[in-house]
Amino acid sequence: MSVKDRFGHIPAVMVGDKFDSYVEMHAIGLHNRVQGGISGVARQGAESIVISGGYEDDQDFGNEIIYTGQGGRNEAGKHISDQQLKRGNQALVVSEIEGLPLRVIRGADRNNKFAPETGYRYDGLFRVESHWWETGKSGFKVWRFRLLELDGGAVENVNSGGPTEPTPAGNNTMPARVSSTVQRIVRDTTLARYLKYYYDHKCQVCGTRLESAGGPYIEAAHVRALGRPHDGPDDWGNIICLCPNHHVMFDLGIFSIADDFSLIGIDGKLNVKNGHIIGLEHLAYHREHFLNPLNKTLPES
Amino acid sequence: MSVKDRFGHIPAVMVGDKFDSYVEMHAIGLHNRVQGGISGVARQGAESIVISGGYEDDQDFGNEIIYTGQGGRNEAGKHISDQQLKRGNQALVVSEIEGLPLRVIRGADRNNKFAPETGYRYDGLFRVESHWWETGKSGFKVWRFRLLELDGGAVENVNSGGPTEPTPAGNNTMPARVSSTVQRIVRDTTLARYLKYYYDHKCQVCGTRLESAGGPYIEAAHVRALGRPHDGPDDWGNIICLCPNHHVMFDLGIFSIADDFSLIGIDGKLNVKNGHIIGLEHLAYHREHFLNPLNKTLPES
DNA sequence: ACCATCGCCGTG
DNA sequence: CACGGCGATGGT
Repeated sequence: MSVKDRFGHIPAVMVGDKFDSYVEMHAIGLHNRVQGGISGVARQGAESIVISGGYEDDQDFGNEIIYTGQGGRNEAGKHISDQQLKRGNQALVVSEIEGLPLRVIRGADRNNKFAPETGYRYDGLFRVESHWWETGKSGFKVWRFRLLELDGGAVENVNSGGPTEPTPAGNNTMPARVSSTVQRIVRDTTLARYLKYYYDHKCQVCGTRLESAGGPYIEAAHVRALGRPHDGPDDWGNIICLCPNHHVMFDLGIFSIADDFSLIGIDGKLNVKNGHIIGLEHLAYHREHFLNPLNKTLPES
Repeated sequence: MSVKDRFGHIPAVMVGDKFDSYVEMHAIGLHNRVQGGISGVARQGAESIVISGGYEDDQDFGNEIIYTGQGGRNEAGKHISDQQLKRGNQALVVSEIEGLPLRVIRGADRNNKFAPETGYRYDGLFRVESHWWETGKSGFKVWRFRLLELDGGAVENVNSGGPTEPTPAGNNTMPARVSSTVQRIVRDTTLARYLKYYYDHKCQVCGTRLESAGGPYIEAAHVRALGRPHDGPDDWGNIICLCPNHHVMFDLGIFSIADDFSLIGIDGKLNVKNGHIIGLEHLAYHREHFLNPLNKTLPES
């Protein structure tokens, strides 16, 4: 992927920067549309949106936004048909599935206390947490997206209902609940994204490819984990493509991989394509530190 | 589960509270050991640890701790055998798998700048992010655990190597990298934990049970999502037990569930045990809002 | 009933 | 301050 990445921050544009018009944002590369709220490519993901009060159903909570998809309206802005899961809507689903960062730009809107008074303002990166559809008052279907702000831990404070439970201990025994029992926070690199396409979004262990309406889902896994103390590199030779089940199994050491790519712990062999050179030293590291040792004590039940 | 929960904050104990001795922490229920760094039950999870410099291999970075397991040492504290994955060590693995919060207490240690000068201090809740084993200088095996602080978004700032990349945009196109391509942040409720045991850690769709050395892995999924705008309840009738693959598929609307528990979108039927009363209104909500509609546009490849 | 434990308080 | 013995508690 020598193509430069459309996703994430734009050089020289700071969070909070203001703009007068769409064309200005288009010229600088912040929002690649002269008209239209969603900028993106259907099967590759969305890179930016503008929220400017065009849809009454939108809800803005600052670090959390409920955003409405595009389409299904006539020139007068009236809903006359179901919104389809294509173009910008599908792009947002792909962004959710691939974990891509989404630039959010707020336009002036008197009814939104988070909007600027005039013009447009770049408000930083969000992620698409989920999508669903609703049948509006018009009787037609609309797509909706829940966006959560990245960075600064704002995501942690997005709770259902009332104000966030205070951090200090005192009353209850569990930490404040978040919106889901399991949160998959995917922060994708360009590299990981390319790997997924390279393997056609199929698990290198079992070939599974999870097909959603928005596109296929698969996960990129580091062989030698990034960060302390493993300090694995974030490069081509250190990532493999796994379905969620095998990703969990790999991280928990239920199986590992031999130098000839046969699997240890479970039957099978890792499917490795020609151009994908996996670092054998990383495989060795995983075997030496993560594979369940023979002296393990198995739980009784 | 009428048993009171050992996990999470302790009533009346605030983060930062100080104590003079183990017996004091034991009396108040903060750390259920008179001697011993890890408090927990092997197959049920660990609820608290004390880090006080007893192990030289421990590394403390404030919101990130590399903690060493127990065992394999003689009375003089010398390593004389491999550490086994049982007792406290297995309890920490279960806490990782189940996503349980871990109370962290720091004891005085001149070599640790995050430790209190004297006595012990309750430093709040962490999660067990991963575990692995190393062969120490003694030639014997030790278990290690990576702990990340919960709350306040401190976790977001834990990067490998140098200082955290500044939040404002400017140079690169991707958000700051975190330690893993996929982060599973599991915040478990007592309810969800009980459900997992109720179904013997088996997926209600495919019966899969992922067996790690520390114990089985499964995920609890909300049928109607918590939080805005769905506002599903966090109760027994709104959670089901799914393997990671089917959890992703359910959240993405690849399949849904009919009132007779037959699956829509894929073949099969949800296995529902007698005592588990699932709210049919929640199933209906999922079908009405998340199941991929028929007018979906499938990706070409 | 046994056993293991990142403590604790004496001595030197 | 290092070392050794004492010691209770809860998991196994």
